[in-house]
Amino acid sequence: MPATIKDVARESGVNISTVSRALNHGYGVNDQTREHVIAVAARLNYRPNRIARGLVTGRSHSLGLIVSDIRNPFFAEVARGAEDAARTGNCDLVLCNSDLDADKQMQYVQSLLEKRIDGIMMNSVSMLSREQQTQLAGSGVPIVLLNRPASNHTFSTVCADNESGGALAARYLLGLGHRRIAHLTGPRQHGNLSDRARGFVRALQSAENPVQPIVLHGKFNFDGGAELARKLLDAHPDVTAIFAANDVMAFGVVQAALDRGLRIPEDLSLIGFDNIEFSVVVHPPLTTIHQPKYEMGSAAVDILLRLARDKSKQIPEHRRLGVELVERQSCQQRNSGELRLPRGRQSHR
Amino acid sequence: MPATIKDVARESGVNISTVSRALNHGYGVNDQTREHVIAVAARLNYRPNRIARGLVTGRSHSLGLIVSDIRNPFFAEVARGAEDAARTGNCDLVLCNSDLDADKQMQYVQSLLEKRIDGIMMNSVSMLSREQQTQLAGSGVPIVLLNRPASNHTFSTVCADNESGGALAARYLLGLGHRRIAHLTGPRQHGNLSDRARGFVRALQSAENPVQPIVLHGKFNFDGGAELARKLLDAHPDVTAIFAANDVMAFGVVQAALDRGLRIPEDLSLIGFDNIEFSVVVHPPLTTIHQPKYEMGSAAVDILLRLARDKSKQIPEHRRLGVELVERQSCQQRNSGELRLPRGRQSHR
DNA sequence: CTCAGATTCGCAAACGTTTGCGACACTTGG
DNA sequence: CCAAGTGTCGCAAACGTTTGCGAATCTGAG
Repeated sequence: MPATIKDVARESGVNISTVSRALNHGYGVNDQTREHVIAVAARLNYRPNRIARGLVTGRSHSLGLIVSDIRNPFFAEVARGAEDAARTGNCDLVLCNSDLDADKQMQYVQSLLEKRIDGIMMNSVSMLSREQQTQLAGSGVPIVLLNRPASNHTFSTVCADNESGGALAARYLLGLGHRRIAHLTGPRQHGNLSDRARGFVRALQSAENPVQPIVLHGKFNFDGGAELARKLLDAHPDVTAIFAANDVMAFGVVQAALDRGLRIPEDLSLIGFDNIEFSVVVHPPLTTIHQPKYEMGSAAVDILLRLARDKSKQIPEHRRLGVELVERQSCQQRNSGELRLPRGRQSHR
Repeated sequence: MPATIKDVARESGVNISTVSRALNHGYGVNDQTREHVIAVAARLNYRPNRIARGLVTGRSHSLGLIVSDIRNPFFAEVARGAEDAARTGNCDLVLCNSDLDADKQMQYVQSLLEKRIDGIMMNSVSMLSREQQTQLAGSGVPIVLLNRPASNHTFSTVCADNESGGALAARYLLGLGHRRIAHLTGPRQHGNLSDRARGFVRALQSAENPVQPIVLHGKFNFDGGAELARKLLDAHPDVTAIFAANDVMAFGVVQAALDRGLRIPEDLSLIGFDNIEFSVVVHPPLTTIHQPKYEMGSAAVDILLRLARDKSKQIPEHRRLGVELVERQSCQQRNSGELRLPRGRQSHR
């Protein structure tokens, strides 16, 4: 139905190859005929068939993004960053939701490969079997892993600097005068979360007056945060500050604190991680470590586009993105905190 | 690099057309050779090039989704529903963020058309010029409008039943015994919001003891909700229940109420609209009208797939999806409410 | 005027499929 | 044994581009 390059060629009295050259680079075609061809193409409302072009050029000008669930605000932000970058790179983005299911993930990859996608971004590859991973690596298409630390893999990675994020939180709480500090986090196996924990603990321990935080592991969702907070407040009612491994856990902490009549930040300072959109609207607005989600998406696309440009050098690239502290209203100076606590407890390691 | 159909043909000693038939429908090819071809294809790890196939079949097996911003949880949910449905329909989804910019929107449409996409879903077409709209309609590709009421357009639509949603909220508040009721909503031009308002007002007026609500118009975001609530509470401190046109506005109302020391639901009942994910985690958990966002996405894809299936009958389809009340903790029975109010005020229309 | 070089453009192959049509062999009913 | 039908498969065109190569024309210096 739509006009093809043949129509334009016939209508403007030249060969289709001339039309192609005139419309694309314009090199090797007379200025006059080029303008004429362009005019005719505009008049016929000609739109090049990109999939026909893709057949011969071998590039589809689309990128795949496989996330666990786009409803997760984190991935929505990543997706937005990726989409904007893809668009400026003249590509479009096909979206896949894997639900962290390994088979589903591989099916998506296969489907994307069949479309000869130019590159794939995915947020997790951990649960893939060894065989699946090598299959992925041998597929020939550039792949960048989101939110995964650099490794010796054949894949590129984009990751926030979780460790310095943890350190940032630690120094902030220390600066506010807190000494009885806890960290609520997810399972030990979780790479990013344990990086945050490591950065946090090390910064506390290497302070001039070293502090040994209480670290509790649990589920890293809303309920997990609430549950860990209850457990913590039962065992250590004297803690004055909590660092939650992510904002959603922090919301759970708010819930648990509220249930006990504890006010935030008056009775308990709280700092999260991620800076998801709703941490500003929740009450009190949450102080947190901002993770550059948007930038992760755009950085991943940048890598993919570079890799797609020169097929020759396919060396993986690893980018670690900086994080920053966003100060809102869930933390408070603890001037008198030390005085109220018995000395013996403070030196407790 | 990857194996092509020719490789399979050569390797299995048959013609490429036989390979194609064997791998696709299997009709017209001997069982024995078919199995042989399939085995060879599997051995060579053959993956059909879908873009080559698309060239001849004319179908790309991908659908376009243009939303204003995927970071909006509403659209993330819609996108998820659309993606799931697309996947079961053997299509994939390309994601576009328009920021409600008309030009950007048209650029995306053009880009999608160049890829010979099978159908397009978009969430707003209101700001497009008349010319752009006819251009859209004449593009030949099925289009379904998200969250737009049915109209005489040439486009299909999918929309929640906003009017009965408003009525649902009204009957619920009446049932709780409220008589001094307000509705905070967006600008009058906004179709969906005015539908909600109409349903709400009509249900209140047609009750056995008719009630005339206070209706205030403003911005339909967090700040707008807070601002309208302040204005309302200044002018009508006796209101006992508020229906906010969407959940985000409701969050603004919570904020404003908190600032005045009003407790929800003890002092003020509050009901929202949308049932966004965070209405359950906010405090208090928000009673709201659930909008079938996921279903909107999947319904849109259903329409598109049907329209793409038989190109002959391209009559637009309009679906209105049911809403339902989700009862949480932001509303409360108002037994004594009527008794405390002077009679004169109640009959005020 | 001539001829080399540059410019402009057409021809045709190629990308990897699908599919209508015809060739051929095999079955089957008369 | 023959004709018609059926099953199986190959041939080649088509989808709409891009691009290497060569032909034709033009330019300008000698």
